[in-house]
Amino acid sequence: MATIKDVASDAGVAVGTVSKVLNGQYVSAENKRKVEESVRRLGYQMNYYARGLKTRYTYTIAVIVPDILNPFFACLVYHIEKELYKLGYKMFLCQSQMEPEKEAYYLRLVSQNKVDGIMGITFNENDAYFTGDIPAVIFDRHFRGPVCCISSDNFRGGELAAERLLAGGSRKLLYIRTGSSLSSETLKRGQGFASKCQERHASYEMLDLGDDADFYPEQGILEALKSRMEGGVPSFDGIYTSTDGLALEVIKQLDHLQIQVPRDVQVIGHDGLRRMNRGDYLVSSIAQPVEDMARAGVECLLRQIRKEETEDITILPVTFVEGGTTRIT
Amino acid sequence: MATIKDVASDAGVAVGTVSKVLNGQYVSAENKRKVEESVRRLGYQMNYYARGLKTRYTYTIAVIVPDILNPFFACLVYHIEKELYKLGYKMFLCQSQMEPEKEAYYLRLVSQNKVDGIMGITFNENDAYFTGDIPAVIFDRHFRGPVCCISSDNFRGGELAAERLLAGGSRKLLYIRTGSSLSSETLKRGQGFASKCQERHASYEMLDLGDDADFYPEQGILEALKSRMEGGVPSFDGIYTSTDGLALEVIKQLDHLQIQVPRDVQVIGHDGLRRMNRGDYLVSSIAQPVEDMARAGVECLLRQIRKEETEDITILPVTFVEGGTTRIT
DNA sequence: CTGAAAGCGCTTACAG
DNA sequence: CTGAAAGCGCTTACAG
Repeated sequence: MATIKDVASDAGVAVGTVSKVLNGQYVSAENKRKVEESVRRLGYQMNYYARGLKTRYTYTIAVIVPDILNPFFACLVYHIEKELYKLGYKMFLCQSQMEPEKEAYYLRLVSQNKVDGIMGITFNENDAYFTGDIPAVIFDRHFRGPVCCISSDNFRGGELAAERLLAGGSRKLLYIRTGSSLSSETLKRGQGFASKCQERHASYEMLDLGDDADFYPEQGILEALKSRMEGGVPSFDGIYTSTDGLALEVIKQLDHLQIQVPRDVQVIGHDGLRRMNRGDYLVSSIAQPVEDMARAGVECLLRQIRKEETEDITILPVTFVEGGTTRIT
Repeated sequence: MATIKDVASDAGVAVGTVSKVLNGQYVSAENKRKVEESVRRLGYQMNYYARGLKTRYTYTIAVIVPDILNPFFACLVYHIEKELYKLGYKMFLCQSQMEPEKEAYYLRLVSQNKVDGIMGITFNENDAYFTGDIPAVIFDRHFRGPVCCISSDNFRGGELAAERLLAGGSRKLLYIRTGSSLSSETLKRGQGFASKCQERHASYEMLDLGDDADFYPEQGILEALKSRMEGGVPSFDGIYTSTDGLALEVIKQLDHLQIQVPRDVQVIGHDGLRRMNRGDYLVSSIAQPVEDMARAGVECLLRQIRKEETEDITILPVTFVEGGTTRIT
């Protein structure tokens, strides 16, 4: 690989001069031409790490998610990478697996001048790493600290789901959630749902299956549904779940119980997943604007890196999408 | 952040001495103790990029796939990251989007001393970048060059699919594929299928929907199926597809055509996808040992980085998995 | 405007 | 065994 030195001697100028044209600073037209010529001839490529030693910028971002087997996280990472690429940044992918040590390990990267910033979805109590002097963006979780948060309108999503279930004729609503209770932003889905049900004087129940149900959901879901049935007839006729993945599991169990969707029970999930991110929605759902969230997150992070002002929290709108598990009205 | 200099002065030794204990070289027990003490007290963390300037190793690997919206690619990347993390490597995630320029951009990274090696799935004719002096591992595609290839036994997979369809009672078999014809390893799926059909003297047809069908498959698939029906009765009763994604699309169209799976037509896909990588298989399928492939790929890459000998090509075994779209025998 | 030099955080011969 | 020094590829005051 050619270095800046090779370019300098090839062009017959000092390395400082080469550095200047590389960084778009002013040099005489004559020298600029010579340097550019040499760069081309030698196929010179800047070593950003060497530069980073002085400038403290590596043009590298760490993205942390629990894992990319979850289609929603995969979709988020997909869009973040696209956005980052456009802006000349490279992306470290870090899967925390929900393990605090692995999360901490990756969070530490940033303090070693290895990345310019960090963004993603964290679930553990690593707040200590977010000291405010490190550019960071967190999705769906609001820190008390100075970390930017990007989220979609979860409360409104819950409201929308209730509205749709009611519009489709459901009268006995059920909300089911799983997972960590730490991610406070997503808790608002249930809150919005309950709020709308109260406003409409609709009968509803809130069901929290907890963390374990994320990994072995069949059991818990089946029992929960069964215990709400009498003589083959369910005590609910409309279900909203905290994620599409959970909605799919619920539908599978309803199927086992010979309950037809959407005829007997309507189901609405949350996230708006589609296979390969195109074509039909997997279930009727409250869709998050993932691409916009990714873009907003990247923009917010870059503003922090450039030491510009940023919003503390950004909330993007959600929409209802039809996926065949609700009655069309 | 503390630097090696800070540690040296804190411990009262020369920076070279600190470097030695950091790299496990021999120093007096006394100095070793002092340095380790200072490292702990100052919370020193090595800057690997600075080290890389001298050593040429960054402990960073670039992984290239078309995108991670494809669940198979996501699963591969998932396991690669886990493996790399264990070994102290960080992973750049590069989504080529099948665009030659983006692929080339990322391939160039390696030649800039930014990564120690590169692995993944490439589809474009960027062979020129694989010159043999760059550690590289490619999945599912055999280069004429000196690049390592990791693959599962695609030919055997095709055979297995044919065997299973026949065992389940199908007599008129159909193979459907889509996508680029460049990935020579996956072409073997059809070859194995055809070979087994011939061996068993079974009637079969090979159908190639080409590249476009990857993006808007509904049309092409529906027409292809329709043209093979007469009076509502299909001319086939067993289908093997080149991927699970395609199998799902085919099943959707069969559904539209009122053809029941697996009663009327059995369907077997390829890859062995499961939602979130656990639970039931999405369709009956030929499962690739993704985790083993990831592990083998990482090991092969690290051997290259350490300049050890490696196999040119590694082929791992596949298995048939039941996913509800074949008749149980 | 441009060149020579110091320095970013590390490693590695080279003396001692 | 250990310290002083040079150098990895770059940037950035500082003279000129």
